[in-house]
Amino acid sequence: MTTAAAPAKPKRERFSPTAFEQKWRDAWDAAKLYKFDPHPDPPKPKWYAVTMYPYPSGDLHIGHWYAMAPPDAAARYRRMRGYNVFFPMGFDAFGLPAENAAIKRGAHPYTWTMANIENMRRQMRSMGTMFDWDQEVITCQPEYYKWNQWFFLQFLKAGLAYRAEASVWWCPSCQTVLANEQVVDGRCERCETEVYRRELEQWFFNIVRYAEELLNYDGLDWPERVKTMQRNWIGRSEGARVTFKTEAGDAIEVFTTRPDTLWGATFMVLAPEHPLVEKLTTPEQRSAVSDYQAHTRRQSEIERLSTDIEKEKTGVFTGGYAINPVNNERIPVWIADYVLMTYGTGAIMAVPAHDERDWAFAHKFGLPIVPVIEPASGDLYDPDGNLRFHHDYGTMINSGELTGTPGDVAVSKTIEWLQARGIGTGEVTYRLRDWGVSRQRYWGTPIPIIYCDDHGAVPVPEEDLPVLLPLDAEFKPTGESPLKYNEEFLNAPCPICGKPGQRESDTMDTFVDSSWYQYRYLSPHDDELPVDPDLASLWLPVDQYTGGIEHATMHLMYTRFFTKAMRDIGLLSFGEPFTRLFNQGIILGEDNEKMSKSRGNVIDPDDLVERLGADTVRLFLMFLGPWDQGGPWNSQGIAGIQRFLERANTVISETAGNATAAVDDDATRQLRRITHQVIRDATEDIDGFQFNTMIAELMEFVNDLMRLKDTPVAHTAAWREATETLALLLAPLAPHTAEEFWHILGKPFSVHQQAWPTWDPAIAAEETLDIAVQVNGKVRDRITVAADASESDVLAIAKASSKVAQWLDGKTIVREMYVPGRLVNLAVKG
RNA sequence: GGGGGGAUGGCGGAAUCGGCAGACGCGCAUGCCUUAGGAGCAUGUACCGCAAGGUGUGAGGGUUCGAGUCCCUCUUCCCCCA
Repeated sequence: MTTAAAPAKPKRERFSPTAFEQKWRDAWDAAKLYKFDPHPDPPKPKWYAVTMYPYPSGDLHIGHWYAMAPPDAAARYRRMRGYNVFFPMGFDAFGLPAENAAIKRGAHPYTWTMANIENMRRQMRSMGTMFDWDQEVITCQPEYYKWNQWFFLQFLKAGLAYRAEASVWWCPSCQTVLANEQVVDGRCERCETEVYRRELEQWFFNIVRYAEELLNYDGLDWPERVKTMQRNWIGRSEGARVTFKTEAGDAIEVFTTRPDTLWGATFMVLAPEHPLVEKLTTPEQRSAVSDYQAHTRRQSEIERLSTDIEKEKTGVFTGGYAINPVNNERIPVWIADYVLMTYGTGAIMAVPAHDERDWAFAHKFGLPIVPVIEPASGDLYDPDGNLRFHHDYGTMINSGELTGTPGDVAVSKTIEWLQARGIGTGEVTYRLRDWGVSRQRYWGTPIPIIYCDDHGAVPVPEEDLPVLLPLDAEFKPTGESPLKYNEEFLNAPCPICGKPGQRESDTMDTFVDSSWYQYRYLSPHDDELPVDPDLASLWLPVDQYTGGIEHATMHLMYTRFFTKAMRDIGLLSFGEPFTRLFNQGIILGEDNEKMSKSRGNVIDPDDLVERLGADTVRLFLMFLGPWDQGGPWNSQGIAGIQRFLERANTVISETAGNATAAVDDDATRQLRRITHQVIRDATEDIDGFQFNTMIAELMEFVNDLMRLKDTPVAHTAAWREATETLALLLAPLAPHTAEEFWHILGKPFSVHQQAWPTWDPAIAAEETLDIAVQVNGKVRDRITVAADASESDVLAIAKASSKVAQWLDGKTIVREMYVPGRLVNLAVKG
């Protein structure tokens, strides 16, 4: 090998956290660093942080990382600030996908779910999260769902749970109920049969009882956006309930927010499902009415309520008439799909002159229009003499003895008038409906009810809980619940008389699981109560909750309801689950589109972690932009984070062995200044979840240290302070790398048990200030002044500037402005 | 239709209370180092202009000594509700 060249220079290994991440995770585990300790000695203030638990779909998506890495950083920061932090994790393990997987692949939902959990737990560990897995909650396990059943029984006792009819999507071919999202274009997602609405007996939780209380957000630090969405969802409206009568004397109740327009009610519209429709319909109209009812059954509520201009108003006359109770007018009764049986009373009085939908309806079908409110501004009629539509409040006209009542009291006066005559009464209604918790599904919590021929729906006694979900289920390709055919499960004696009875085969909505999981984390294996009362009084409510905005209404409303219900049955002493709420944005694909398998723009975290390290991925996700905004992934950009960590490593590794001396000169003062400034700014940022700017500040700091590492200042105590500060500030964000740096610096394990650094305002203060000098708002020079320079000093220096002088030449200064520490503006004239 | 949130370089984004627009990062350019570069280091990088200087935060108007920031009108995108 005579031609052998000199040995190639060893390839410079790129710094990567992958080299030591596993080592430090093992060290944390061995030291039980993150073990939940509810009663620390000495005592510390508690901090309970929860981020929404995932559905165990199989793989941790980059979106999960985006949801979990920042709150993990925030929790770690709180820990360093001296709090006893509890930041647990679990799995929302019941739900349809497991059942679908069972039907498609033959895997049992339980094994499928538990295998997925296994994998996702491994992935979450690889993120370097501080979750204590001993506190984990898995909702599909009997020790968890037993308490769903227990709550159900308590709610029954408290009158908060009841059974009633409700309409659901029904697939006649699959013989099963479908969820809204399983209905595609009015057809069954599985067999493409046309589906329709059908009435079914279902269980409900009485959330409407808390409607008023749910509108109160006192003491909660929640995003305005979420509160607004919930207020809209609850939809409180004040008005009057008025009783109309059919010609045959049957009462038709309506609710209106505009009782002042009652005299303008020229017809009525009932929901096609309204019970009085049959009686009202005349023989001539019979076939038209039943055709229309069939047509309506095929529509979703969203379609029915749509007020798109393009959507033609449809409806059919029943042939029947009602009497308007305020003026005894005989008015026709119609049916139309825009009136819903489930909203209000299922019937409306139609006032075409002052309601848009009624106006459109009346025009389409040639029904009379009578104006009864004079608009505050403008005329009732346009120049051509045509009636103008308006829905303003105004003076009542054509309204019998109430004619002339001014707009500001029209509603209240009318309600008084109605009440005095027994026709109607003031009422508050809500759009919010009771929570239907029945699901005709297998993979969920069995509802603890046994039906007995003699005693009806009988609750399972508490001591018999849990009602176990049988695992020997046989899955039908139709998706029909296997519980309906499981004799062993179904057959059960009536708890009252012991005669053969039948179990409820419906299971609970999975939102029941997620309504109280944040409490179960405290005592996941407690078999006395859903949550240990002592731990509850110590640790609740949750201080910080984070998760996606998509749960603004359903999940967050249900868990608020549950908390209030738990309070009212004596389990909790408070009524709101989450003191602070923060919603992260959505991470998009590189093409700026939602990530989805079909688009092929999904980012796989495992692959990235293996190549670049968990800390790199964590930092990059937090660096992308404001956390609440979300945004597109950018594969190229991650190199910036790698370079940053590499530079930080260079700074720390190359100088860790330097001897240190106490020095006080300009260079060390300058270094200490930037050190204390970065502590100040980074602390402010992480407090407000501004991870992106925090990382930018750390980058600047590292860039500064990079320039200084080969200068004498790198051999001072100030340098030591700077490099240790860097490791500490990095600890919440990049836990493994910070631990490695801490180790390189020769400090004892662990960086995560250190106190968050504090800054001294005196050290952070600048000695000199750079002031911009403007003339008429345009910057003409920049000057440097002493930090304590007075306003007159600064103005004098500014005016003395030669660059400024040429802009002042021949002009008169009419005004001088000084913004302390920032700028001078000289307004000139002439 | 109603409610909410946006729009800043080639890109992601900074900018305290109305006070130097573009921090930080990507990308790009030039140079150094290198057998090599999808590595590292240095410098530069809003736009127009050789420069002096001018112009710039979706569009138009207003308030102000001064507006990305406040007010009005509009365009457009996203989300929620209907």
